[in-house]
Amino acid sequence: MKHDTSGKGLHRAALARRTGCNLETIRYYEKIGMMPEPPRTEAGYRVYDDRHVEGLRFILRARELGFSLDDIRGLLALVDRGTQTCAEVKDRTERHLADVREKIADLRRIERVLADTAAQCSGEEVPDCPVLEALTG
Amino acid sequence: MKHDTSGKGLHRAALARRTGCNLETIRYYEKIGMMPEPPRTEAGYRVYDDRHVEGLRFILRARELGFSLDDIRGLLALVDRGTQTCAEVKDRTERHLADVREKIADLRRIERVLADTAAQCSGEEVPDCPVLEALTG
DNA sequence: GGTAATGTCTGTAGTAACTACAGACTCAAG
DNA sequence: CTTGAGTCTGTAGTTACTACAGACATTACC
Repeated sequence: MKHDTSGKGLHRAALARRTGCNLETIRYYEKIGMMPEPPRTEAGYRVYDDRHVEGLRFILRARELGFSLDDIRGLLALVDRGTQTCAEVKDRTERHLADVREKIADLRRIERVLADTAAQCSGEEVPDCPVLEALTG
Repeated sequence: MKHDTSGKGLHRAALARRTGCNLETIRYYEKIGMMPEPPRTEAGYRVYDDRHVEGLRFILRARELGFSLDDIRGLLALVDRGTQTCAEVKDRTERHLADVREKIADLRRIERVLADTAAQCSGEEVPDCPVLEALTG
């Protein structure tokens, strides 16, 4: 195993360990253009540096917050364009926030239905299960 | 357009209209074994009846409640086995309910982070956007 | 009765966001 | 010098659909 604690010259597995990202996902992100193609060794091994670590961390954090890869592409494009984009970033974030709140509302509704029907269920061996009846309509 | 209001002899589009299901999804459910293969006309057209309508409605309602197709397959198998399954149905429902609650908790956490960072954002043309900084770490 | 417009059939490919191989190289250690 | 781990490529599988293309069937209208 080569240098891993140093900031320079990470191979794919080292980058994966550093970021907590799955090994194959790194290659996938490169393929779909989310990450820049890193330089290669003579044998063709990818060599990553700190900027790749940061870039990947950005993507992973945004994914954790539920941004789609397409959203993140947009965010990254804004970052690349530099400043005077704060309003746009805020706008995107707020739109995404609205999405998240909608999903929460949907899940709450689902939660209520599930909890209600399960509560009606005795758990005993009754031929007509209230849950199934609720589903059958 | 043939009988659609009658209870018997629905073609695929009619079943789709009856249930609100997408046309192609019906064929998909048949292909993956979620729905029984219906009889056919001489020309090979599928002909559905009321039991298909009910079965499909069951699937769609369970999907709306966030059950996976695999979950639903399990539920349907229980239904087919007949009675004395109420405890199992309840159990599955409660496990699913726990999943839903976990998802809600995750989304709430995401919501908090998004709302917090967006709130810090002035929306003005500041070079360092707090949202991006939060993402960059 | 003829023709145009639907409807249905099949199989396949595309979507999101990965994940998991297989088979060939390369590299470092014992 | 061999073995084991790491890396390379491309491709296929996952979930739950959705959307064609091209061929046949049926219906509607004149």
